[in-house]
Amino acid sequence: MKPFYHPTVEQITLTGVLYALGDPARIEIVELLAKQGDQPCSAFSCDLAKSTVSHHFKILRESGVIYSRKSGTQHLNSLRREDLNARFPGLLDAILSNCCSEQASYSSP
Amino acid sequence: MKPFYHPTVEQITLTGVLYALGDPARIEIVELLAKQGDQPCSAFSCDLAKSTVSHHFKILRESGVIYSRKSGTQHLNSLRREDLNARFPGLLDAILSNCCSEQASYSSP
DNA sequence: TCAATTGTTCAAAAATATCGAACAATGAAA
DNA sequence: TTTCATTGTTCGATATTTTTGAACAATTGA
Repeated sequence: MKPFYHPTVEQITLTGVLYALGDPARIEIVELLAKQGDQPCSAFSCDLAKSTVSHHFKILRESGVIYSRKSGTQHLNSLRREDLNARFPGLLDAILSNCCSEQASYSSP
Repeated sequence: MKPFYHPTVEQITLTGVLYALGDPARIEIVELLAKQGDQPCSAFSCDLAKSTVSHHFKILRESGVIYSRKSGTQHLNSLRREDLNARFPGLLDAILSNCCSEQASYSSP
């Protein structure tokens, strides 16, 4: 398997991040990581095909929103909080604090 | 011509807004309106077909980001600042203050 | 009335997303 | 070691969106 591509902080673009988060499945994934910490893809349950879910993780990864690393048979994904805060101060918090299911329960790290 | 559809504040969704802004042309349109105030579609110059630009304005309109009204032969578009602030507090500012060409020059109304 | 301007609508082409099936990598069990 | 199960990626086909040029509608001014 090809190694994962992860953009550097400088390579992260605003439209790339907004595009990545502008999808219901993907923002749910990000909510999950924000609330529960690092998670394998399988922790995200929905009614999409697993190839589609894999694709969504790829979009998030390649836009710089998440970092994926291998861990045994699974891949652990983490939200790139610090990198996103460094690149776009305040953006992630503004989004997470307005997330559908996050209104009350979200708090910074 | 069919009258424009504009969602109410309650109908505006987070993914809808993020999706709308997750496109280089569309976020530029929003930057333009943020900086220059109400503008007709023709004020946005780029190398896209005019039918495509019209489509981008429609996406922005139907996601609740802009409001369009007829004014003679043209359509004037305004950023729905107050509505967006009411629905998703802090979101628009966080995005505009991180806009590519907005880093230094953006400021709230 | 005629022409010019602005932007929308339509249908076709191009690009992207979704899916199921096959594959690769790892770890556990036999 | 040889299976087997688990996790997620990759591939090719189908479905959905985007983009485009051409035609149209609405308005204004000559």
